Amino acid sequence: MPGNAPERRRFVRAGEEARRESLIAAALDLVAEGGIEAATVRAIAARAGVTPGLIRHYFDSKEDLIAAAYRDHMDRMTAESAAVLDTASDGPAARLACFIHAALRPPVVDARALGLWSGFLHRVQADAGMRAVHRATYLAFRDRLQDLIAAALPGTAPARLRQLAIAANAVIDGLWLEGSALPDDFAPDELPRLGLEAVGAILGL
Amino acid sequence: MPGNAPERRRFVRAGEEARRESLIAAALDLVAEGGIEAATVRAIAARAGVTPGLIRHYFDSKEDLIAAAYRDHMDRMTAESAAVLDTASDGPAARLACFIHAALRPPVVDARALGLWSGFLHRVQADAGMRAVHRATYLAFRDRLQDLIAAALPGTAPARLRQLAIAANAVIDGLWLEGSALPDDFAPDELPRLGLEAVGAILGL
DNA sequence: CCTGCAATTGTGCAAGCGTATAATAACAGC
DNA sequence: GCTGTTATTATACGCTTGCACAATTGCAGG
Repeated sequence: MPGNAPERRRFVRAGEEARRESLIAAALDLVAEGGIEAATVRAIAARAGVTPGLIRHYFDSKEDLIAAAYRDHMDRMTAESAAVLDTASDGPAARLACFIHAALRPPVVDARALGLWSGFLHRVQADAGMRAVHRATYLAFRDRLQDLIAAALPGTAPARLRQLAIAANAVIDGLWLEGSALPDDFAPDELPRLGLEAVGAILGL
Repeated sequence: MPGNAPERRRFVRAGEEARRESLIAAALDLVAEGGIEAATVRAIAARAGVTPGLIRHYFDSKEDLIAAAYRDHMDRMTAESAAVLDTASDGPAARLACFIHAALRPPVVDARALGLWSGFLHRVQADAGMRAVHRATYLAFRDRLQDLIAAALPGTAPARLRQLAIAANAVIDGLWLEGSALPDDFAPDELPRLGLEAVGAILGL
């Protein structure tokens, strides 16, 4: 056998957008599974099927990739909660119920979503840009909820609507937290039912 | 000046218990502030005012210290929520209100508590022992809440009590989450008031 | 006072981290 | 097909990490 050549690794060139997305997806997977500490450049590259150096070709730094991944994730969450309303039924109360039901069911209630949320939390608190993204996403969800409540309870004062939205959002967040952290402690469909009932009681419906 | 001696660092011997506690406190501080990634052996030792080697004298590994710190934190949380009830008033509804109020006020609602919770989350999900501690602490809180609800609503069926406790706990968790993550978006005392009102509505009080 | 124990320090190491940069190979355009 | 561009790989560097271990020193008991 001849003195074998160094045998460089084969690869295919991907479009910029596709590569960026695959790197972001890999980073999100790793953060969800093992926290931010698991998302090293080597691990991200390995999961995306490329070598570590490529990350620096698409992102200025690892921090830049992490921030992009967070933005991508939050955008997806916002879009998802909005999409539910497009397919929803016509009555105000039914739309509200549909919205709540969707928020308390996979893939929203899921260990992966919880892992992402907690994995990013410290960076979000430390980085002003990421904190702004977090705040915007949270308030967008709550405002959507407030609009639905306003439609179901016409004639309610704005200040009161805000309180109701905060409380209803708390029910959803809390059930989301419990269900995602201890998935085996709740029967299937138990969380949506409890959520609908609790929000109904809060709103007096 | 003479050839100065290597000048080894002065120290005082501390009792085993005190040293362990100071190391645990340092680890908790760091996790709360910067996530688990900030709690390195060197950083923990520096904050505790000792050198890194000492950690291995009190703990088998860094992982062992982290687990001990988590257990310590959770024990403290459980004890704190129990302590509120000892000083509480006599009526069942008043005791419940006092319990809820305490859970939605500093130091429970606090960026530090949220930081600790999210910092430990992945380890909790990955390590069976830590997961058991988490589950026990969560269920202890919810059971206490359920007992208070049972006292306020005598004659309620156990299955129904469980549902009410889950919903009430969700309100508390959700408001805790919102208030800790976005402390500037809520007026002082707004969260306790909303929590009391929402739980009251859910229980029909 | 001094002697022994062990709590504490100091040093060093292998592995992994993010990053910089040169070498290479895939693919588009001619 | 050839050629130029650049996406991708490969290698290396300085730094940090958790951990092991020997040296030191505070302190209690005789």
